[in-house]
Amino acid sequence: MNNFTDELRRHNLKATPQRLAISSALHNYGHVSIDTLYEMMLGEFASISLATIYKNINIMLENSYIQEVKIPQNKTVYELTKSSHSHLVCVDCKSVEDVSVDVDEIVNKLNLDDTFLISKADLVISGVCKNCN
Amino acid sequence: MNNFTDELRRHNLKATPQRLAISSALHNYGHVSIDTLYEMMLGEFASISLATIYKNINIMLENSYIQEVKIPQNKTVYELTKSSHSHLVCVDCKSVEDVSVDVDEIVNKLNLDDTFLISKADLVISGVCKNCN
DNA sequence: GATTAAAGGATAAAGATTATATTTTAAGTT
DNA sequence: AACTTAAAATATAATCTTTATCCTTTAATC
Repeated sequence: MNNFTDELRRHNLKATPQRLAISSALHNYGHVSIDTLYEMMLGEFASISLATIYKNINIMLENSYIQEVKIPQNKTVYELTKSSHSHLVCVDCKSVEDVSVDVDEIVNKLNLDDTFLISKADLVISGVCKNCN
Repeated sequence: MNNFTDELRRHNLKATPQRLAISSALHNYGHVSIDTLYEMMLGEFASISLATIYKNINIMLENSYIQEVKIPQNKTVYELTKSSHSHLVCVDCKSVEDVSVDVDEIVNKLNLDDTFLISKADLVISGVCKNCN
């Protein structure tokens, strides 16, 4: 069961119908850009405002309910917050998928001889997915 | 000696004064956003057009003379193309510095049991730099 | 030095994001 | 269950950001 209502409230976000729909869209499609999200939402809320999308994406980011993923040469996509992982991006079809990589292991080696206090590490791997070759 | 003229031509780019200045700016400052680059350039070319900055950044990217670095929560910066490396970004002062990380090592492990053909891997490490803590 | 395709500059156009004002509503309270 | 209120949604304007267009200038070749 996906109780997005509770999950939203846990992040200090009111559970509005629009936010529940955004949650479902991110859950079902994994990684979605602002404009495809807007298109999706228009199906369910014919009169939704694009400003609503932006405002919600921004507050959801602030409250760590979602995460942004910046894609090389392409639009930023958003995903529901989950345990640490990296991303595979197809340069052909632009699809994004999660992949488990032990980034911490590599990053921790650096930390030893460095005064930089690491908080996170974002790894985006580009290439051609199995459907595109 | 920094012969940006030859380096530009090697990438099929005409060596104009504006492009030489962009080259110097990236070389001297390492990582620069569009608008700070524009401000820098205005010092040298009082009447330079912002469109010139954009057009040059785009063609320099296409010809791999420069690389983009997408920063979490912040503006994209650009750097001269050099050997593979990762980036440290300070969430406080926003400074960006290069760091040598053996990303290939980790990424190659994935390649084995995956049909995804990897072409590159971008790693951006966020945290607080030594000047900011 | 002459030729020409490419680049620069000025500005308009298009796209993306944020701000403002008003209406609506989720969530807590009575 | 209706009442209250701060927050959210909507519509739209305003503000960036980026690209396109048109005309002028120039780097590179001969």
